[in-house]
Amino acid sequence: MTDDLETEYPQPAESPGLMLWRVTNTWQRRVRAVLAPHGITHVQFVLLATLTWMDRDQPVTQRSLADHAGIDIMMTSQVVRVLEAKGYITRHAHPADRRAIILSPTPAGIDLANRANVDVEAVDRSYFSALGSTPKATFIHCLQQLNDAQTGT
Amino acid sequence: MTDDLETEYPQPAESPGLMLWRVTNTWQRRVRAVLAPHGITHVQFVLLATLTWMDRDQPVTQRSLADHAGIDIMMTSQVVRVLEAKGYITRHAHPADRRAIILSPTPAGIDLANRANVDVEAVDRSYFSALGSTPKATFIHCLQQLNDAQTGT
DNA sequence: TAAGATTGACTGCTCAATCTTA
DNA sequence: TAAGATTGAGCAGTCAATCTTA
Repeated sequence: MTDDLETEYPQPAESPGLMLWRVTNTWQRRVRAVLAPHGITHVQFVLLATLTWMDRDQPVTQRSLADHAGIDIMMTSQVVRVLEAKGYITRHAHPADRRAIILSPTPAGIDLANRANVDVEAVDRSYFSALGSTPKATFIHCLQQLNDAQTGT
Repeated sequence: MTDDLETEYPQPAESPGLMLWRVTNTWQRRVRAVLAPHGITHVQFVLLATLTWMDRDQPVTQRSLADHAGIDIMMTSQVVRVLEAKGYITRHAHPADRRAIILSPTPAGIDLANRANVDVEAVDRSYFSALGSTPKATFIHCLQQLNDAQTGT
């Protein structure tokens, strides 16, 4: 029939999905680079920072941390034990639910989360400054709409 | 010092990097799901579709395919041989440069690229329709600015 | 020296399946 | 039955190192 690709996009750069994927990959590389000196990976940072940020007056289970961080429960299970082994998180039995595990950041974990967060937020400012004249708020609004549509909000 | 996270974002959803990462992950899940019946992964599809789309009057080396697809050269090296094993691509010696390898899609590869592309473009239309009143062009423009800033354009 | 390509190792993300307890 | 957690397997993405040829 054809020996070419029949597409609605004259150029790949006009495909929103493809561009989204490329941009995320370059952003991830930047984040990974600034986290490396701290000795943690991106997912480890997100979970540790989210746990530190969350209100811990109520017990935080792995399930609730996973939901807040937007990371799936299997990944959370694995990474949380890595963070425990590194001394940044403690895992204790839930007093009322014997299936559940309560998570708390250690003082070292809270300290690391804050030090690493300074560098990550600096990367974000630098990376997204390329938006130039387009208000950053417009871009974030787009992302929030797309995210909400998936999470059923 | 503190037992909380000191951040410039009152809510995680206001962090552009975090939202970018979440949105890409959900988009990737959707794409993976529609490609599964075709028996190929996302990266395999991107490389096969890019090769099919590229002008092949000039010999296409792995390096040039990797550059056009925005995929790193090691990943390209691995996946291209998978595509060859599946019968979607042929690899031949470059006539003038004995280091290089010339890639061509087979008729089966061209056919698969076109069939799969229909489904992937349908996912994109569906997924990004959530942008609602915000023009999709605005979102793509943001992504292009971010991408160009990284590639030195 | 540089460029095209490859290998091995490690983390990330997902899926299917399982185990235990509510 | 459902919910919290875990394990194992497979593909994705990156890095360091290597090999061959320009």
